[in-house]
Amino acid sequence: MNNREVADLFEKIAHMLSIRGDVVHRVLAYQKAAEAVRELGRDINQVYAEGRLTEIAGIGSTLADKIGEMLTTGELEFYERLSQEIPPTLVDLLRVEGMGPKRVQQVYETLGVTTLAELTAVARAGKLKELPRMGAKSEQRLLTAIEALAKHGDDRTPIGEAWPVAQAILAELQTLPGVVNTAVAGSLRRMRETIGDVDLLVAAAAAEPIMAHFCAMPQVERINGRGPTKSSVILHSGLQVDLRVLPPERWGTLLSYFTGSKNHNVRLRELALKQGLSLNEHAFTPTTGGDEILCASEEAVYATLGLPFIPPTLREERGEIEAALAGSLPQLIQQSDLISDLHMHTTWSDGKMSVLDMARAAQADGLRYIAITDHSVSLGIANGLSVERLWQQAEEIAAANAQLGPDFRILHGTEMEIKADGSLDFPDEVLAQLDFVIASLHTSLSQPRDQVTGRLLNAIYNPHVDMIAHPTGRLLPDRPGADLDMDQVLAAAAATGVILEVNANPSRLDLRDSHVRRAVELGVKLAINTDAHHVNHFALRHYGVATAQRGWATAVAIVNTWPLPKLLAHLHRNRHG
DNA sequence: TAGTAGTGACTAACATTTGCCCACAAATG
Repeated sequence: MNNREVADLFEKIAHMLSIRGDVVHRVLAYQKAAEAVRELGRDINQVYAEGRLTEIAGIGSTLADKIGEMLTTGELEFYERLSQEIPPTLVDLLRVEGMGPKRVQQVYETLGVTTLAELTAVARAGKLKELPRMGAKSEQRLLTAIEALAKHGDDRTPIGEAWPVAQAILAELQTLPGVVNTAVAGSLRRMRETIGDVDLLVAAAAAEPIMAHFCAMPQVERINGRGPTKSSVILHSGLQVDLRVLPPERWGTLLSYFTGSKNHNVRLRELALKQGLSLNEHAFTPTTGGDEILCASEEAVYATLGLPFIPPTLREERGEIEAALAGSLPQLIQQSDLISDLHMHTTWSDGKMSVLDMARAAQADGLRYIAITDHSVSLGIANGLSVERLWQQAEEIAAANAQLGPDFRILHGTEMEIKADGSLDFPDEVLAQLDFVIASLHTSLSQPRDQVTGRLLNAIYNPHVDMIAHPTGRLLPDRPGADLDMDQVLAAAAATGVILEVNANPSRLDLRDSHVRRAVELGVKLAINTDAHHVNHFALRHYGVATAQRGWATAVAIVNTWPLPKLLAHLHRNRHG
């Protein structure tokens, strides 16, 4: 079993325990363990083999034993026993909006409902409204929610889809009279790779006219809830958008609360309580009574707790509170630090623009150098370049460099296929003549772990390879990518100086945040590149920056901050050392 | 269940809004 499978099973158990009505701490323990394993950044099998499972925060001896059982037998007796009591299909019912653990337990015990189909049937038959604390309205609401689930599912939305939607709505709200401030909050502000719903905030003295406008927007399909300060709607696309409106003098606590994460908030509120303050989205309030402390900025919220400002991309309760207390928060990489983009395509392969178009757009974007890295011959579907065409392209790039002058430089590179048998698409003598060599997996991603990892390691140890692009080859939200042994890949990259990419395309974000964090710890060099196929794709760079930030990356780790001579020296040293 | 203190017991997560039924469950970060 891999990390995801172990995490999924723990999460399922947590849900089953909550339906059974177990004490909240046991449920939380399984949830926390699921999250820890999912975000580990290391192969759980490897950690188990080293006998170091209990070193993971949230894994004690009991859960370590359960992980060991799963990894060695592929099964878990505890889960099998629990399944006798709580049918695992009941977990599906929790996906229906309005169905929580208590109601799932209720319909199971009184009506024998175990599946979504059965829940639909009893609702349609009018049996739900007969239950205590249910009624005709609740029954109808649940039927609507079941339909919505069937239509749109409840999968998280890739950030690349949600971000533009949020910006458009925000731009509209910003124009309304009385609006002082607006912001995106929630997981979208923390720049998670996928988001559950869009959270928007508005600072205004009067909330009602803003709520009215928000709920009447043409893209709204239905209204989930509408109160004096908070509304929730579902768009035709199925995306849920929540809006919260509060007066401007409470902006800091509001923004802090609504940005989360939930676990980060819990920690902040614990810290507040230790200082005799209760913290909510409105203000700090002394627990002994007394005047509220209002915060108009997030800086003021953290300062009240005696902390430096913690950037939203770090607010995942992954050690950021401890680092803030110790004064050791990382100086996160910023987009303005980047002066290069080392992965892009042109009309020579599957790009949409010429070499010169890409270069001029990059220069206008504030960059000082780029690498043109079209596909290699084996990727026929992308019109990959033969060696002959590669040398023709070299002439065009030389001409473009002459035209652009000394303030900008185009490196001639390639994005070379790592073929299914592990061999590389160009011979060493060709690679030796290129400025920048990327090796990439695009095919046979579903090979067994050893095989696909071996292909990547072979590329890393080739003395002419400078960078591995989008290492796992995943595509959000559906394609998980190669089952790489990331411990080995990161160790090899650290040993050779080969750069690993943080691909900024929101469909990739590969390496992902947790692997970036591990890479940073190991001193691996990273590059944030757009993989642009059109000049418009340069605008996607911020997703890559955010992913690097979520991995606690500083400018030191990111080669795109280096002046060109420093990069060339690094490449040269690796090729000859 | 994890963590801690010390081998079996004790403590440990915050704070709110909304809908709908009539005191509470669900959902939000």
